[in-house]
Amino acid sequence: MQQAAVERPLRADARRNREKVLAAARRVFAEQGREAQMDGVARGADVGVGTVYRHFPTKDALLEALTDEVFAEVAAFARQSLDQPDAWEAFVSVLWFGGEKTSGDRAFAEIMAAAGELSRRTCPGKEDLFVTAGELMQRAKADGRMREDAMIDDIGLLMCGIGSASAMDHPCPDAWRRHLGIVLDGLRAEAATSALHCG
Amino acid sequence: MQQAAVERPLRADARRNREKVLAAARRVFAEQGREAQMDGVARGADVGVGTVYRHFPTKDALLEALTDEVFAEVAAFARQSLDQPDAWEAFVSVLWFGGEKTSGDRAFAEIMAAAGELSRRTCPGKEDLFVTAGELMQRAKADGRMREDAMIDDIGLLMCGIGSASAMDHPCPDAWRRHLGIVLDGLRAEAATSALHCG
Amino acid sequence: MQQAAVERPLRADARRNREKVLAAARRVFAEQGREAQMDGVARGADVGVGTVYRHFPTKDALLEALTDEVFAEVAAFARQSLDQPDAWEAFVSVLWFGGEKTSGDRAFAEIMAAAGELSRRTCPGKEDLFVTAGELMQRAKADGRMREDAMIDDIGLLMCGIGSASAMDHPCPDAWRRHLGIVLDGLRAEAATSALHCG
Amino acid sequence: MQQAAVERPLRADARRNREKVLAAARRVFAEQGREAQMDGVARGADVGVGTVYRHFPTKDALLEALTDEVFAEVAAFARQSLDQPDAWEAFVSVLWFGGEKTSGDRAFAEIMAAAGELSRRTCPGKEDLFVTAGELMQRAKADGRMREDAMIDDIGLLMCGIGSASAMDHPCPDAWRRHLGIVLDGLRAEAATSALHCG
DNA sequence: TATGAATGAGCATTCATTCAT
DNA sequence: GATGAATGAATGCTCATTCAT
Repeated sequence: MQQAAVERPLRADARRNREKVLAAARRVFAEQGREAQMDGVARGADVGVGTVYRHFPTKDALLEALTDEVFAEVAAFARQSLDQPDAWEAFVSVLWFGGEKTSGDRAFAEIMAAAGELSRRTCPGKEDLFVTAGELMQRAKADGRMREDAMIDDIGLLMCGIGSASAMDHPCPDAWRRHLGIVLDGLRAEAATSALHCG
Repeated sequence: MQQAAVERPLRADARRNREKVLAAARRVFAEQGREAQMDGVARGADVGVGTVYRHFPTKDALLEALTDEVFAEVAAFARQSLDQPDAWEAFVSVLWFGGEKTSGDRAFAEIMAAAGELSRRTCPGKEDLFVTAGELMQRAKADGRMREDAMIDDIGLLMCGIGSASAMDHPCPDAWRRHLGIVLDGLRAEAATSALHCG
Repeated sequence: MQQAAVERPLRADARRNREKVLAAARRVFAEQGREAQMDGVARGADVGVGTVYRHFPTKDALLEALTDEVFAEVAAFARQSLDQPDAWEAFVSVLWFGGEKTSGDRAFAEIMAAAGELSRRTCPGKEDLFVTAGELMQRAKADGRMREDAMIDDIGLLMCGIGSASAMDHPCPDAWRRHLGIVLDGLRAEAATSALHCG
Repeated sequence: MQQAAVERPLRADARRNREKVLAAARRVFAEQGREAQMDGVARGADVGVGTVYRHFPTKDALLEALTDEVFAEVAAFARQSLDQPDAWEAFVSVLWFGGEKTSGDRAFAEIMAAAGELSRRTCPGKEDLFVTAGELMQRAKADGRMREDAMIDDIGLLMCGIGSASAMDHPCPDAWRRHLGIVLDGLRAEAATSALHCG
């Protein structure tokens, strides 16, 4: 905390710019996917490319930051949900929250779908979410609300569908809500008709 | 007629080449995703790039052909399944078949996840699958086995998760089977806890 | 040789282009130094950049090829000089030949002066020259014409001066000839006033 | 007068900073050559880039200052050597001194080798050295110790070899001493076998 | 005056597509 | 028809220099 206080002084405007860049990047990558160009991000942030690179040394680093941020946000939500008495409902609300955050984000969907490069180790937000949501899952299972054979890692596959929803030509707006509804129903304890295997 | 006569011998060659190209493209794009290069496909087919372009005017066209082929294959399977008396089981087997075909195909996953460019109109295989699988769904609903609010379009979102599974660092091999298991359970009539809305 | 014959057919024009690129590169880099741009080389060769890159995967590779070529040319000259009865005169003529080839070549001078990256191992032409010119030096020493303590490696330092001559504001045109004259006199057996040490 | 009074205290700081920058620049450019970056110099001087630019308006200006400094130092040494009775030995000692100063300095070598931009007019240190060393040469020639056809401008070519020595893969450490030894022997009156021409 | 964040022209390199052989 | 060399627009990234704080 002291450290942070010492670091801050020189960044009054820099921090503002960093935020501008992040915001623009979020927007641009969400719209155009990972193929969006750094110049476009800079333009969107009303900033020179150099500034983008000052804050994020690499396009990949920027994408990573963006992704991590999303995970972190959801993780924070999940952490708060730990207080709720009904673990299953808490878990459900976390997924809905995550859906709101990620639906319509092309880059996020693409990263989820094809990268796999962001393991829990490199992505603190993901690690955090996995730990916290994992805890909720344990409790929900203990309460007999969630199927025993579900794993935290399964959630990623499902979130992938959410992110892609907007890109697919589904007749319903917010199709991701339908997808999530189906999966949540499939995760209930009563829904399990046969065991999920591993390997 | 003369033309036809002249064409036929060449077609023998050409058709063989077209197959070589398609096979190589399938392999290369499945491994490396949409970013794989046309030169790589050519090399994989042991053919010049020009030949690739003779058969597919564009990288996108090739990708589309590849995708359509997958859909067509699954559609063909689905069509045969129409004979089965148990529509729900038929539907389920179609999805498992589709999973086998698409899991581990990076390009397919990426296309599913982010493109949306391939609507039912441009992609006959997809149209075919939608019609046929849609029919199975109707019957399964009529039999009281599938939830009434499910739509054929929902299936795409779910296939997306299947394609991505291999790229994500899930601890289980063939994680897609777990994903599909959950979704199928969520699609059962008994699983529905609340209605899926459209818009 | 057979191999070469098999390789050739497809390159009729390609070889011509490769030569055009090399020639342009020689010209452009000689004039502007290593900082000259690949686009400039392409323009100079009246060719697209892609063509330059088809023949030389990297700017460094191109520069290396250029450098090696110079060494190879001088080495070839040296090899012919092996026949001459007077080894000292042969050696002297090799250096004059090398001077003609390298004086005024900015890039070559810069590479000689600052790189050191091109060791004898990576640069066959250099290796060749070192071996052949080394042989001439041995003989010249045996004939009592060259100082005993000279080494083949010393020659590089001297060629560096030659390359730079044109860039320095020396009042005499072809100042490199003066430089070479001095050094050659310093290499004669009679000139040695004190031993050159190594380490 | 007020101004002067105000300036002096600031100059103390400024002068110190200027020295820090120069020292860092010397170090950084010597190690990395002209390609070293201004940011690197600033970091090395523990100073902001802006400060570097306050003292040197341009990278080239800084490089020039650095180069001039070297020349000035050698010139100062040369000036002291004017007192020595043996002009040839004095000249020789100046070159050895110059060698010590410049060997291993990548940037200096590169500047000598390829720039030519620093003529005697723009670079007072060089002018000074040329005048003083020129005087020594005159005397040495008069004493019959140095070849009559040598010119002060020839010395630059030779110093170039010295600077490059460290970058070239010569088996001997301090190879520049060998180079200088050879050239000095070549500059002696007795060594001249044929006249050096000018133009 | 010092600082270091911002700028953006500049450059090496890639790759889908075309076309002469 | 097949080939693969040629093309050149596009893109990520660097770094000298400027300027608000």
